[in-house]
Amino acid sequence: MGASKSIHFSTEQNELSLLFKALGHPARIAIIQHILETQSCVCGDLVEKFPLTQSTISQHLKELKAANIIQGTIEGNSICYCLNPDTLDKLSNVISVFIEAEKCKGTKCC
Amino acid sequence: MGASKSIHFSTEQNELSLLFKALGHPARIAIIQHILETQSCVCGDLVEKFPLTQSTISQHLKELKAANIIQGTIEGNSICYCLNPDTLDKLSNVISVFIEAEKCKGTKCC
DNA sequence: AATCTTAATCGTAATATTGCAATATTGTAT
DNA sequence: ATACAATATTGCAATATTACGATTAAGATT
Repeated sequence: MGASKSIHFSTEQNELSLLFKALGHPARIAIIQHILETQSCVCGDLVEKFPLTQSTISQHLKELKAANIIQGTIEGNSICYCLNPDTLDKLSNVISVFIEAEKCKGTKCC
Repeated sequence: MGASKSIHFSTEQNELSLLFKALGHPARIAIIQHILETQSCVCGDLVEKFPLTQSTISQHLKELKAANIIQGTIEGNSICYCLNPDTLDKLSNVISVFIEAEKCKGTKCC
């Protein structure tokens, strides 16, 4: 097929997977890291920094935004992007839950 | 195109994105959660639990294993899977670094 | 208004992912 | 050895993603 069968899974599972999926591309990781470094919510100079065209960068930003990983505010005729702390926290919590459950129950095999 | 241009990004960025990518599917999230609940490193009863065929489940397990998220040990003629705590820790650290950097530098816009 | 700058969107080609049925493999049991 | 059980692999078909060039949209500048 090719379509993931999201019908069969819970809203939480689907949302979570979409969040991880948005992080599942090197360019998007690089964009996040760039925002972290140059706190300055950069926007169009990603095009200068990375060997990808403007439309490609724009698409990646769109996906990060759709996943609520970044937020954008209009500044003149450019748009300033920064990270959404809430989503980072959510991500952190999810991983914590995983680790807690793991430590608590331990592994039966391996 | 369709191929992600991994050449242009660092090893860390590529590895990290592969890790997230492996988590970017509801079935794989569900599998992880199932392992967390039933500590019992289940293997073939995922097929009973989820409305996916054996070959599909097997493929998802393969991807999780390739990303070092789960480990498998042979037990008779079935295979017992459990989570790899090291990878969970790695994931946790990555998110922590993100959050630290975010809190430290703050946001310039938004 | 005309133009420039910046970013988003559209169309589309190349490639990847998802899911299944069928088959193969590996270990167990008779 | 034969048959069985559990999982992996292979070979598709359907759909999604990635990347680009070209175009569009919106705001700034002259």
